[in-house]
Amino acid sequence: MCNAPWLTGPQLRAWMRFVAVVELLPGVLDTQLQRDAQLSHFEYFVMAMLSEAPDKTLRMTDLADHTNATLPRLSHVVARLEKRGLVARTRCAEDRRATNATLTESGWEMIQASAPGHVRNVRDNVIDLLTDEQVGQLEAISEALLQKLDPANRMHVRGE
Amino acid sequence: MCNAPWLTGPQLRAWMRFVAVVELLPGVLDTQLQRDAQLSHFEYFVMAMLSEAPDKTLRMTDLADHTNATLPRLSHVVARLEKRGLVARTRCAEDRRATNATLTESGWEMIQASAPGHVRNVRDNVIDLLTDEQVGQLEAISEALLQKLDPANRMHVRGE
DNA sequence: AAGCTTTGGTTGTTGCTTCAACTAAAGCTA
DNA sequence: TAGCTTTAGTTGAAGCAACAACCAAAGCTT
Repeated sequence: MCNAPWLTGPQLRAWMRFVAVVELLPGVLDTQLQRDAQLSHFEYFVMAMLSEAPDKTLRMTDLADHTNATLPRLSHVVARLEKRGLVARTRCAEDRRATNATLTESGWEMIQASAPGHVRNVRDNVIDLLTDEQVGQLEAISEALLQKLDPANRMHVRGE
Repeated sequence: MCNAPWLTGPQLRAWMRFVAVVELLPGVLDTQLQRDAQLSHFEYFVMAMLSEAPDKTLRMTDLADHTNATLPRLSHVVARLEKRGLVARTRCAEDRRATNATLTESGWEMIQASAPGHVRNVRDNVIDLLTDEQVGQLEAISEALLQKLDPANRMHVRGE
């Protein structure tokens, strides 16, 4: 297709398959959550991050980091979740520029209720399709990619 | 490979990292192509599929399969590309319901010109971060996932 | 303390994706 | 050949994301 530095055969095969997976997977995650909880995967992820935070509360900036969202995107999403009563926003006392987002009781129940189905979906479409060895390989590969894609470790994915 | 409701430690670590990669990678691909060619990754992919087809022409339905797009999505995208003179649409003679999309000379030049930068980007952010062994593992893992994500092999990713 | 800069967040506009009609050509059935 | 169904594709409306402009509180600098 060109005279430039292209990929070798094995590299090209790996890339074509991998990029197909990256294209297809978000749809699979979104579809199940939309059907079962009327939540996009991103909304679910936002609420999941809040559910693991102390007091189920995070400042918008921190939450944006955890979810790899821009602040405008997060602001809109949290506004929608707030309208549905799943999250509450409160002005931060120490720094009155800041806003805290808190998972409400209702939001907590929503996450609790939808987690099993989501995990089932992740198993069915990813984890259970791989051997234990491949799961380990996938972790190492993802770890290597994240050092470039997310050098500051914004998504806080190291160490649970 | 058990059937438990939650994920085991290693599975959870692998999933968290992998989902972060899936979230971050599209942005990296889009940003470079947008900057260098005013093309989204999807638009690039559409044109790349056309460039490899006989006569650089594909029916809309086939093109939709190759790119995992819905027909409406593809129709809109091709309309935009046509407006920019990169793709041309013509009625199919044998089946007058059908539309053929053809990569124009200008579109061909655009792909030729942007391919090296795109490949460079893929190398920098994915391939060159992995060992040859990991590239092989990634292919096998992606292949396993695609059998579930794309059972009909719509994205025609087999066999180079 | 006045004035500039930085930080934290929200709002509005534009563009793309999805979903739901809708048109038109084929194909089938009687 | 009339009438129904399926297939191919387009179009329009609605919703979410990216970007830019904006406001307000903090923090510096003098």
